[in-house]
Amino acid sequence: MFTEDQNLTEKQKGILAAATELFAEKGYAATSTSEIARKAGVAEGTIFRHYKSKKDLLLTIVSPTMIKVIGPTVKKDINKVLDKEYSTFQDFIRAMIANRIDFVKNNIPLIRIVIQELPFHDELKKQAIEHIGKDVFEKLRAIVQYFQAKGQIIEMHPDTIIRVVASSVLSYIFTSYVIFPENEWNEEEEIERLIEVLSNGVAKR
Amino acid sequence: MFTEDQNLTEKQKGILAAATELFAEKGYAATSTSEIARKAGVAEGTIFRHYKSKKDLLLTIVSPTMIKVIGPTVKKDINKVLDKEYSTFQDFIRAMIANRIDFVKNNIPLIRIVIQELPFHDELKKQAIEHIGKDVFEKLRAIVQYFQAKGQIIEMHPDTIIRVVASSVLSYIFTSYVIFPENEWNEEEEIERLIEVLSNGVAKR
Amino acid sequence: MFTEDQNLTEKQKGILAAATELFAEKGYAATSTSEIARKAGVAEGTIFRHYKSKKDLLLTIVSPTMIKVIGPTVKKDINKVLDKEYSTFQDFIRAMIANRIDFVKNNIPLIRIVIQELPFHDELKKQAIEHIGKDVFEKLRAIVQYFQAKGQIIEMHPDTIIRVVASSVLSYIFTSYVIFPENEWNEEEEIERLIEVLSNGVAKR
Amino acid sequence: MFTEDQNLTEKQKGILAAATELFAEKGYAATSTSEIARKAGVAEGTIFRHYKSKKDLLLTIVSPTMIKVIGPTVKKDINKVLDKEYSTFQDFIRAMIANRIDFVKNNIPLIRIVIQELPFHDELKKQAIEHIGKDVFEKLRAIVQYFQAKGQIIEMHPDTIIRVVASSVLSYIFTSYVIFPENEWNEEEEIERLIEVLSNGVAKR
DNA sequence: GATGAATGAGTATTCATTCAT
DNA sequence: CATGAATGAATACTCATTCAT
Repeated sequence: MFTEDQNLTEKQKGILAAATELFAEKGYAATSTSEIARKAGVAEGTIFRHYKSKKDLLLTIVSPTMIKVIGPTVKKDINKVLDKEYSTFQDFIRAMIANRIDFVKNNIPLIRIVIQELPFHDELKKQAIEHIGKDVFEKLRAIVQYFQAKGQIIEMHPDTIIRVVASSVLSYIFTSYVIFPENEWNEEEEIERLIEVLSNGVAKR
Repeated sequence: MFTEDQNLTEKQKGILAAATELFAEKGYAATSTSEIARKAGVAEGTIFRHYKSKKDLLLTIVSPTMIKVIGPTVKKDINKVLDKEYSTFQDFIRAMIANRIDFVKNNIPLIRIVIQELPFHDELKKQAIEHIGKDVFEKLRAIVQYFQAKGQIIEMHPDTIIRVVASSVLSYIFTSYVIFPENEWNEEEEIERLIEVLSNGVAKR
Repeated sequence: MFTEDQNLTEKQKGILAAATELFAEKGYAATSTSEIARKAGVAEGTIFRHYKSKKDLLLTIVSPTMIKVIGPTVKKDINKVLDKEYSTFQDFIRAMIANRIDFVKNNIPLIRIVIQELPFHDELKKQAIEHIGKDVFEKLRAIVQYFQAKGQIIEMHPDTIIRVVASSVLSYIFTSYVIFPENEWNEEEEIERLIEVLSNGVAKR
Repeated sequence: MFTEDQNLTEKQKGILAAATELFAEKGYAATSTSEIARKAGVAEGTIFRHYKSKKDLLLTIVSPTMIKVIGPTVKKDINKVLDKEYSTFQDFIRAMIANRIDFVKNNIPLIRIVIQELPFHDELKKQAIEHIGKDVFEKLRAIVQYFQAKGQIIEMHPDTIIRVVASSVLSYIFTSYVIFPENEWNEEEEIERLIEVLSNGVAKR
């Protein structure tokens, strides 16, 4: 995660890695800076040379996730839709799911931290609402309307459709990868079923 | 919440109420016992006369919720199904949602605490898996199979159906009442739409 | 100093005594709370149970000095003047000096702290100005005018007279008892000489 | 202050200037080396390249003041007296005051530091006693005796006269320029009054 | 049963100082 | 020479917990 970033010293990378792991494992408030220092193999003072407070450290870890990673990938997706790369709504959802699973798999600790700490830090809340709430939601609305226009999905208020589909997909992914990562599901098959249920419902005809 | 319980002194109720509120608001680790004492209007020592540690206090607050409240209501629901009180799967889901919304509305702080602290306390995790994982899941499976036998819902593996429906319903409720409680939705209408999507999917026919 | 105060526990008295001594000896900023605790024979946490911060401890030590001790004694003196207890300006100064020497002798550490810390703490400055600046200065002016009216002292602006006399007296006392307390002066004789110089000057006639 | 000194690099001058200002403003113990570095616009390490410790920096700032400045000017004054440049004791005091005011005005921060830190650093105390105590006091004694021989001032023990006059003059200057520098006094007039009181006392004849 | 003073280990943060670059 | 990253001891302050009253 942080190993790629160029202008960071080895120590800084170690601090970020250690802090990420510990915050995810025990929670922000229950993690002490001395613990982070020990795990990162640096002196406690070194942490504060780079991050002016424990909170600053948290924000440094979390902000890029929300800003750089969530935003752009959703943007890419919508462009692909508009470029007719996905001809059906199902294809779009499938791609979204695959894309999200990839992201989640590679960032489980980070996501855990975000979920845990979001309610307690107003700065994070603000960022989340700004980056996800507005940007992403609007784009998803455009996509839904696009497929409604093509006659592929029902004429329901786009926001309702987004809420149902997104909450299903996200909670599906979270339960699979973040909450019960030890379980072994047959991934592809399960995804297809989820898509089928979302497409055709559970009612028999 | 705790006012009903009989064999609790006024002080104990006050401590539980104060702790619940503070844990929900700031998180378990970030709440100090002195804060709880102040809010409850008791001396610091009084807390430890009743609960041998801060963690004990947390477990006292959270356990009854999971044990007493989640289990029984699901049992009641399944009995109602078997008593043919709900003749369609939609009716069942509708009843479940109403029931859960009621519970959630009345226990937002408690639910917040459970969600926040579950990952960090193995005792809680164990309890959760035991009480919800096994008991509830089995009963839901029975219900799905019942409606499948009646030819109302598709012949998919019951667990998949449960996962999709339950995660949709729960995340729907959580986003509505726990995460964005300030938003004003048209409750009944939204629920009907959710049920419709779950029943018939989003695909146009 | 603090042994008299009734509603203070033994520990509190110990903390105040230790802090007073250390602040006087090494200065406020250079004294650590752990040092105070060690010297007072209490746990470090105990200090903060009684004084919410190190600064609070400083103010607790210093405020009573300025409020309770400086004000009242000057008031007493002026009453004695008005009651004609001192028939000459010299008598008045002599009484003032004796009185101040008594106070200074019994409160050397406290006075040291006040002198040292006054410039760095605005709360102290404010208090000092309020209690000494206004109250005391006004009363001294009244006294000077009283003796001017009696034709005992020259017709110079009272404030100038106060400044010269007071600064002479105070710096005399300070150099004798606070700055060079080890020196042995012939107290009474020296005081008489100071009074003589202030009365008649150093010029030979 | 330090700009004149030749064999000092720009950085060194900056460090001394910054440290002087900060020590005067917040006190030695409450000033951090990082603060000094920031204010001086140098790296933290640079300070320690030139001054082996924070205390060394303090001594570097303070010592020259006492050694170079106090000593020589008093010597000059006494020579002027002996050269009959001042024919009366009043003239001598007037010149002394003017001279001291000049010095004080141009070195307020330095004087503040000396006053504040003197009691806490034995090295400084020693220097002060050596340079002022012995050298200066002796010279002043000679001057007093000179004017006594000329029959201008009373036949009191010279040390008493010095104490009274010096403490009056110094505390007068300090209160005017160091402690309440914001006040606007009518300088010349006030000085004349001080001299008059010192010469003829406050008693009416 | 309730209190709240007392504790001492622990907290985040700052500090003066060192040293490789 | 100058830098600034790194250190680890020290700092003011908080915490959960104990216990005599």
